[in-house]
Amino acid sequence: MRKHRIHEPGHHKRFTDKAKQILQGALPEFLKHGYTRTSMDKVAKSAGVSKQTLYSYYKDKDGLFTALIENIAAEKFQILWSKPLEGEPEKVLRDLAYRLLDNVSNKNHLDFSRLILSESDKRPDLSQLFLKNVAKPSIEILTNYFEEQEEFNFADPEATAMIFIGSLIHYVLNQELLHGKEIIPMDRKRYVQNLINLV
Amino acid sequence: MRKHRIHEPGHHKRFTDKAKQILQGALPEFLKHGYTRTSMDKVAKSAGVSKQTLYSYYKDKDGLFTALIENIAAEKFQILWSKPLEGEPEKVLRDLAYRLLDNVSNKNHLDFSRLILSESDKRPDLSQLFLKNVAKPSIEILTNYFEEQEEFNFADPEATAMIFIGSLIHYVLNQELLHGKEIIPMDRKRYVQNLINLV
DNA sequence: TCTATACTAGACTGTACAGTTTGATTTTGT
DNA sequence: ACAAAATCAAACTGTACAGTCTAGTATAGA
Repeated sequence: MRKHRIHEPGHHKRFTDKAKQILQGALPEFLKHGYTRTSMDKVAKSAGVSKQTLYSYYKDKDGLFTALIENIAAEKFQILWSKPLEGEPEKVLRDLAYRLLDNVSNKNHLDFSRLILSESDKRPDLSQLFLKNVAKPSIEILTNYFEEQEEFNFADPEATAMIFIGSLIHYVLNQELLHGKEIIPMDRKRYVQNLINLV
Repeated sequence: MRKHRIHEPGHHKRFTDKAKQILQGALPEFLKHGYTRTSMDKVAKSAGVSKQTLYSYYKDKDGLFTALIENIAAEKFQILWSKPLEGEPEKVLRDLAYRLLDNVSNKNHLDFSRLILSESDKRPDLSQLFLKNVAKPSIEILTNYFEEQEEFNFADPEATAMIFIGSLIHYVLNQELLHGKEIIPMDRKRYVQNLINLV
């Protein structure tokens, strides 16, 4: 049997189908256990695919992981910014803050963040992909909003947008990822209200 | 030979010496490679100690890791807050911000943060220890400062302190840990100045 | 010096796992 | 129906590693 060429659609009849199926099986495993603690056997099982097939679509564990992050980073984690920002500025910011908190506090997103952070030293390329596809567009959208609204006349809308979003992300990392709710209790409402008062 | 009791000083002549020596050898390994990718053989070698001795002081890999984090969290990563906060408020905040950025951007601290974040799901106790010993005291000190200075009359000094520190931490995570310098370039001075203008 | 304790080097055991190979079965296009 | 491609299950190989065991060496107190 001829070896499949790897990562080139067209050599498998239903390339996208199986490839996606594998990624869908791999995702929960990597999210739950992290990179090193995820085995290829479990991925194959979770994807409902033989190990052989797995290795015919992806060169090795690292290739699978790379493809997974590349596919997920863009499509999965940014439904958030689809809604237009319009209306009473304070309300817009409050709604945005809550939507962002909800979105990022979601278990999948937390696991994904942990995964990216864990591998950030080994795989800086994936960290940067994440920033480029998720963090950067968010900041740009908020920056544009700050620039267009005349109620705000920030000296530096971009830095302000980064501070706004950064505070919220950090809040979630502290409260959820690091289980800080009991250690440093801080109500969402209180935190958001304060942040909005500052800007 | 009688088995040593574990984790109870006094059973070894120079308990603290060897135990500390082991931790000192373990630290760079765990910082560099993370939990799963660090082997006990390498720890033993790095500590200049036989594997047997290693296991006489610590029950297993997990016990060693726990002891390591417990010992490090408190003592190593909070030289920062020793200096008193006095003088011109804006200058105090700026100095504080730079000191915090310097401190947290340090390679060891970044690796330590990554390690805590990586294991935050498996070991919530260690995350909380970290928050209790490092993050919480910082917030308290800044909160007190905000309360005592009359120039500030924040409705909520604690939330404001969390936002202030959180923005800075998030800045470092983005720029350093996730290698965001090229993706989302943002000058330190610019970010700090903006943050100070907000508060 | 004798003895108990701390230590060392290195072999060993069992398990987990990445990646490969085998040989058979199913699917698809023609 | 037939051949090529895709898939499968399961065995296999080699490596890494946690944790144990053995046998011997150093040290310190009686």
